[in-house]
Amino acid sequence: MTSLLDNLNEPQHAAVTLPAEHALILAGAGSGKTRVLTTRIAWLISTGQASPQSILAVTFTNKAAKEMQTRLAAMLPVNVKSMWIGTFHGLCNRLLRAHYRDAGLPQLFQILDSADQLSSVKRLMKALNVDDEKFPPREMCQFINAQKEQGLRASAVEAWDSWAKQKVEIYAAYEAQCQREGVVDFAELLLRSFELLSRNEPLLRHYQERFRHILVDEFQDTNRLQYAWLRMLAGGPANGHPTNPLPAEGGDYSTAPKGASIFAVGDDDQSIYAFRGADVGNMRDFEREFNVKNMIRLEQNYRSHGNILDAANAIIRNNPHRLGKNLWTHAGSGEPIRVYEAYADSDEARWIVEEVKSLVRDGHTRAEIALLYRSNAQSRALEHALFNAGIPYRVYGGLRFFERAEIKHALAYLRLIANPNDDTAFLRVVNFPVRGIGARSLEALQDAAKAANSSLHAAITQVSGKGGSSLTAFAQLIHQLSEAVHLPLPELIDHVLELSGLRTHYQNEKEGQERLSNLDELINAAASFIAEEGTVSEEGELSADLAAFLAHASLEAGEHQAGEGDDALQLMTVHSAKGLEFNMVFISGLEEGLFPHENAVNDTKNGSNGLEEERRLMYVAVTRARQRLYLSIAQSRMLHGQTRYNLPSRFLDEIPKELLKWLTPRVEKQHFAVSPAPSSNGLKTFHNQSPVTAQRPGRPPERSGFSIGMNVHHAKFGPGVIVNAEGSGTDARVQVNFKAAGVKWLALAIAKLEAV
DNA sequence: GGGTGCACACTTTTT
DNA sequence: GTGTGCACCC
Repeated sequence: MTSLLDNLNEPQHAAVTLPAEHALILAGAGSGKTRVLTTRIAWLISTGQASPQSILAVTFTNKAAKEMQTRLAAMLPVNVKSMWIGTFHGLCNRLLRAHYRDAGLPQLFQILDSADQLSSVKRLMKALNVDDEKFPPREMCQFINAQKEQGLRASAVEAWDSWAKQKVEIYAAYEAQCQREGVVDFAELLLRSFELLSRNEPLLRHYQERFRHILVDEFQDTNRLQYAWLRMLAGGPANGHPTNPLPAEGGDYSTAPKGASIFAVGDDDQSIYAFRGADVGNMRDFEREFNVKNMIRLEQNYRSHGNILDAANAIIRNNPHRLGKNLWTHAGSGEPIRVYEAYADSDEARWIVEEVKSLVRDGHTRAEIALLYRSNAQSRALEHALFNAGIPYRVYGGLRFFERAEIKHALAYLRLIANPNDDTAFLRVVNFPVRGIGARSLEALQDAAKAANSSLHAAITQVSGKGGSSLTAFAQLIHQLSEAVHLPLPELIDHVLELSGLRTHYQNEKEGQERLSNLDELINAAASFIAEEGTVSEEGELSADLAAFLAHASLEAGEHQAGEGDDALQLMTVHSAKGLEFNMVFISGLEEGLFPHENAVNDTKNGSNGLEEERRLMYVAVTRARQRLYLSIAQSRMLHGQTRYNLPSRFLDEIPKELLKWLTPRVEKQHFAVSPAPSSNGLKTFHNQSPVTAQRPGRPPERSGFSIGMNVHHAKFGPGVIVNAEGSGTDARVQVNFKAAGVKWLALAIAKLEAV
């Protein structure tokens, strides 16, 4: 079995063969993290130290879980399915399905995705007559999720003012509504299974005795609840640490069997999800609370050339409070990093197109070229240029298969078969396709349901009066569909599409062709789902396949659109690029305000520093490249319908000059300090503004002799640089970054500005 | 009930 | 600049 360990480098080997104790593996970008994780599992099993049943491996994405399973299947002659490998949500779902009664859920409970949750909250707020100006439903969802991720039920949330009190009331009502409808949202999956185990000593003990090895991928992305969940399963240190916001009702685990060992793999430098609750602090807490003795750094990088790594290391070095890591490679330094400064976003896009064309001419495949940007809005200009040039491209991040309207409609019918009390599903299709059930009938129905404290479906019998007949017909439709539940799933779906009138509806719609083919694809998806992981559905048993498929649809939204097989240029945000790698990488829009994003620079919520997270994001972006990295800047950019003028990103300054090769002329200007950047060590650090490029004839926006990037002098404010401008003639205003006085907008007609 | 038109906002995203 | 949500009208 030594072959398993062949070709591992020294730290990798050390990590894989650690004794069964808690361990924290700091795995840098491209350092073979997944390999270590899977080899560790294979090693534990093949050396007889662990049985497949004793393994619990947790990831964040389905993709990562699947990859782990595939690799393990290739390494081990055991049935991979007997191991618990999955996402936090997937594993919690599994747990709750197995113990639905103890968890207080109906057997066929449904899972609300974010969109479902939002519409559920909206509906609730309408029913409660809450002012949605004062309490935007989106923010309410965030509030609810944040509470759940802190382990707090509505009854446990402390509220001091009336505003907070009302939010808690809405949260409580939402909890009640979900319970009545038999649905759970994503955060609920976690919290519910946490509570299930923490309140059920024998059950907890059962799982603690079973799972002896817990392996966690992307540990830096865990939130507090996920950490508490892991800690409980591992029989870790008792709850109630002063810094731990989770309720102590999880109890004392000191009586638990000698705990499982947690093998956590993560990279604090790649923590880019604090905004959605991830807490890098979990890494330090884990180290301290579990008294972790084994901490191993994987720093040898197998992905990128040296210059790229040097740039990444130099950038991330500016972040204080790191656990510390420095990537290196045997691969040689490779090419310099190319930098291009364009006048405008359209020029930037045009340059990228030309560069891509020449790369393709040189034999590079488009699929190996990635075009990264900080925010989705930037893709438009790029797509426009690519489209005009006829270059095939694929944009990540659009609607995914199970999120499409027609698919959600079909799924809503299926959900009603599984659980007619699912009001979200009910409302989605009660009048789709149109069957004459208007707002008035629904209002009456909702009143009746409220009065009877029942679901909408159950209330139909109450409103047999006017409008009632169409409702009764709908109830009959649901009933009729339910009778077909014994059919094999693909046939059942086909039946639903027919009887519901969905298929006819889209056949009659002029743009309905694609939707129709998506609905057919849904049948295919169900068929392959059953083939892959279908339950041994016993005749008559209420549709285990159906429930499993619906959970699958909620938990795994499916592929992003666009042709998988084609050789297309890859366009995506830096966030979606995490975990991927490409031979050629363009990072576009490297401008102050965009990257780092202006909203993030001063953001210090979630206990994290926004600028540092932006810098980690830049680090992630840079480390995606294997051979060649391009950085580009646009001096002016169309954003929110307005032209904005930005300075080059400070991240450019953080890359050593000798690693950069400027493709556009560049004139060194005097360096000067701008507004102090907040720094968590309490010291004020001054950011040396990057030199602005030479003015090229004719192009940069001129305003009465002033232009972006120009050094100016003001009688009162002293020296500064023009960073932004708008208007013209007598309305012309410029934004100046003054050395001493900070950033100010000045009207050219009034202010006495002198060019320096 | 569905189509049109106007305000509005707008960082990142997986489950 | 573009998508979304809501009011209004036929």
